[in-house]
Amino acid sequence: MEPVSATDVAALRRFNRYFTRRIGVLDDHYLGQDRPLGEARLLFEIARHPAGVPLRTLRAQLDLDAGYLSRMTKSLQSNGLVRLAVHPDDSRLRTVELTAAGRTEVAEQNRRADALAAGLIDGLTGDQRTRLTEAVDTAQRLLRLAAITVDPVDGGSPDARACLDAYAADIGARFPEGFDRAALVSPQEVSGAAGAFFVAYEEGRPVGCGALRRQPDGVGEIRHVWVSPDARRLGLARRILGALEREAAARGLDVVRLDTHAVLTEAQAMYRACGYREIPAYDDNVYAAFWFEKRV
Amino acid sequence: MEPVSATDVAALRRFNRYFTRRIGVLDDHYLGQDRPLGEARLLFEIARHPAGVPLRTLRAQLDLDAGYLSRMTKSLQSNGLVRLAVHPDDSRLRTVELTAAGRTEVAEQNRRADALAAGLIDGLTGDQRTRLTEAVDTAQRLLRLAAITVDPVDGGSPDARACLDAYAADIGARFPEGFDRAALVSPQEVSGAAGAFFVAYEEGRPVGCGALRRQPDGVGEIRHVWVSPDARRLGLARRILGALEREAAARGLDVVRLDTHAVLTEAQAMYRACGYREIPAYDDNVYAAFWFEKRV
DNA sequence: GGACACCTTTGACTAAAGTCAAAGAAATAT
DNA sequence: ATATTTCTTTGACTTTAGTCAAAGGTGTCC
Repeated sequence: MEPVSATDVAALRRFNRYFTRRIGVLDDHYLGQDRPLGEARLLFEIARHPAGVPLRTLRAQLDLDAGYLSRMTKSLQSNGLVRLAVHPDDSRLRTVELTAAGRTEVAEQNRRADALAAGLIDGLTGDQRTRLTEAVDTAQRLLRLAAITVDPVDGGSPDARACLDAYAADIGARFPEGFDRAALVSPQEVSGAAGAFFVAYEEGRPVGCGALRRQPDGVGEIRHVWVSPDARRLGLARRILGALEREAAARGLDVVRLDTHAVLTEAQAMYRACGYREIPAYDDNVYAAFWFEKRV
Repeated sequence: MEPVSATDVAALRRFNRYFTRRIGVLDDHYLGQDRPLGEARLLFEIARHPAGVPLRTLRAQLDLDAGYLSRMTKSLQSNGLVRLAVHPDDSRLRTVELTAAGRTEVAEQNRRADALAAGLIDGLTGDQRTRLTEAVDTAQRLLRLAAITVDPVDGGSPDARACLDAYAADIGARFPEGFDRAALVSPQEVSGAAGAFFVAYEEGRPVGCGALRRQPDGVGEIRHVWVSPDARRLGLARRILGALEREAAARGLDVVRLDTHAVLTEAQAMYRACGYREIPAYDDNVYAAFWFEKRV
């Protein structure tokens, strides 16, 4: 990994100072209105879970002390904004959800936040606003990508299985012929000397995966490169691919191959852009329409 | 002004949430270390003024209560980080400056903040970091521009005079032949029916100006369009120009003219891009090399 | 020279934010 | 069935943040 240049660090810090001063502060202080900031934040977090959320989840998400959370919740409850209930599956847990009054208050706060954000940019022309939106979207995508790690995990681990389940459901919906889970790699094929399995994590949550499998002829096969829908367009597939290629090289596999389905046109374009060459069919995978190869 | 689209508002709020959670919070909480956040912020603000700064300036900049500020300053002083002194010109004022220990602590905090920022982006490739830097710079420029207002002021007001002083010094340094302040418009020429003067304000500070003067032949002349060096590349000159053109139109001046110096090539390009046509000399201004006109 | 305004300090508060530990109820492990 | 763990509540704090008003020293204006 290249060292980070001082210019980039300075730009990020400069932006951070400006942005938090201009916007972050506003957001926080105006919004709570007569409610303490902590309670306002808690209320917002509760609102993100429409069906009711256990206190322990809130505690983890907001990183709060149990006693502190308990008191703030009670305060919201006594204001009639939230309702507490015992968790149906585990009576140790309490779940909390918004009342109608709570929903009204959150909606009102959202309205105010929208007005605040609109006020921040209403001096710009439509074109300038579009450029601002593009710039913040780009920045957010890159910051998210930077926060994602791609780690080797056991092919049988729950995270790996969860990714493959999501992958199977995803392509099953996209392939006209559906998808049979029997075509997935088995945990043994991607463990130990036989291969490797990588999972991409964003803030602890698996958001993508990729498998490498050693083939009998001493070539590495890349399979199941997948990115969760909410982590797409970040450049994550390339990162996963890069990790798999480095792993192959480290195992002395000089060449990697993969196949892809006819409908996955973006994937095909990505493989080409990453230096893969189309080759003749090397297997009889019923889902494959294109076969690629790269020397790593 | 066009209404702000919900898409743009949503993008800004989405970014704000993500950014403050990922970065703002980090910055604040990690950085202060064992020092309360308020004191850490105060220390940073003091560090921005190397020669010592009056308390009243800090109070204005950080929007603090006088008593609160006094106590925090005393706390920093008792920790040996700052030194208090009576202001040389006004004994009512106290100035505060960092001690060597204070400078060490600020440097250490800066080092930590740099490391934090570097850690946030070290997973990106050099190209991705460059794109991130460009995106945050663009966002910051547009947010600054959005926060700037262009207001009509009296041509003789202190802000107008300050802008013209800065303008004269600026072009005096750029014109090979220097600049004689006698060529500036007089306050009467840009007041009342005779003309108008606009000042651009960023957070209360004048950062640009422009004058409109009615000429004997019923044409408006635009003069002294200037933007402070630290507010350039935001698109502010165009905004000032637009304000002057609208003012001219409102006064029934259908045509505006201006002249410009040979060395101000960016200005010439801007006038052309804003719809100005080059015309023959309409005056004998010794500093002018090009003359432009636009129907408004 | 006197009235008035300005700036800082100090005392006396309040509210919010956050911490820690004990206790009680419920689930899980052995 | 018992011990252990998990989760929430409650009590008893501390620290930080912030406000208000009185008081005292200095400048400024007339």
